[in-house]
Amino acid sequence: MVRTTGIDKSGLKKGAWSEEEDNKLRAYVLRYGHWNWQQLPKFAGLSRCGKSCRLRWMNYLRPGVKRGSFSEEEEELILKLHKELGNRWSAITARLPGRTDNEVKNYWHTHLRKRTKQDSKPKDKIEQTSERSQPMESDADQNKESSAISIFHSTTDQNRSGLETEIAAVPAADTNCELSPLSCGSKHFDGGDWFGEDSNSSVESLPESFESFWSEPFALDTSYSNLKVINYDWLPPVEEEFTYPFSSFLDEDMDWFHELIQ
DNA sequence: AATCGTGCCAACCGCGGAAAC
DNA sequence: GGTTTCCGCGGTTGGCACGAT
Repeated sequence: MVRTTGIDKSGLKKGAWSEEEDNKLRAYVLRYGHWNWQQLPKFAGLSRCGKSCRLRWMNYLRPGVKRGSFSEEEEELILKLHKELGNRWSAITARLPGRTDNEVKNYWHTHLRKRTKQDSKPKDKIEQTSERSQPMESDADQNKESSAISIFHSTTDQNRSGLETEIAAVPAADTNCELSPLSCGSKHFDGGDWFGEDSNSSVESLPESFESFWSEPFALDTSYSNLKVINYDWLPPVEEEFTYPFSSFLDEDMDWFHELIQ
């Protein structure tokens, strides 16, 4: 089920994600958002390509992702929408709060496609096979349900419950914003004010200045307010190799700019 | 107990579109 | 207006789990 981890030509890891990597990515995106998926892994201390990080976040780590088996209502909706929209999984997923396109796509191919074929069979044949088409009641599925529910398995129960409460407040239709603090309205932000801040800020020094960190450059992003913002107490300890995106940016690539503002 | 076949799903890959330059 | 960069989408694959033989 899980691909074995390997290293590609460019030295980037491939395959299954470890819990440590999950924690790093989750903590990073919850703190800084995904301002640039290509660059993000570098700043988050991950040896992954941006695409892989994005996929992992979208399909697994993103707050509000619903895991576990599909309800009958969801199944019916998928069938109905697939009839209307075809293989436009993202469009279908937009109508299924908490589900990911990958999950819906997989579910279609493994469960529902058979059903559509059965539906096109003569009625007596459908009845003959209908007993087997109630997969969700099996022990295996019930186990999956219970084991897969926890998307924050690495957190403490106390903190997890706090975050889950917050997640419950997320509007279901808010799929475009990907529930990330910085994703909406931040894509083309003007980072000007950022450079006025302490350009050598490290993550370790963030908590004190965190309020202004959020409120200034991304003030336009109101879409996230419904989440009551993240409970930062919950966040895993910040890894040392985390870097503050734009301070590192300044340090490594913007020497000229550094000189300019001094 | 060993082997084989199938189901399932996380992750990868390639492409197209949008935005930035 | 052309080129580059980035993102998102949909198709496909890899490999584990599990049942059948």
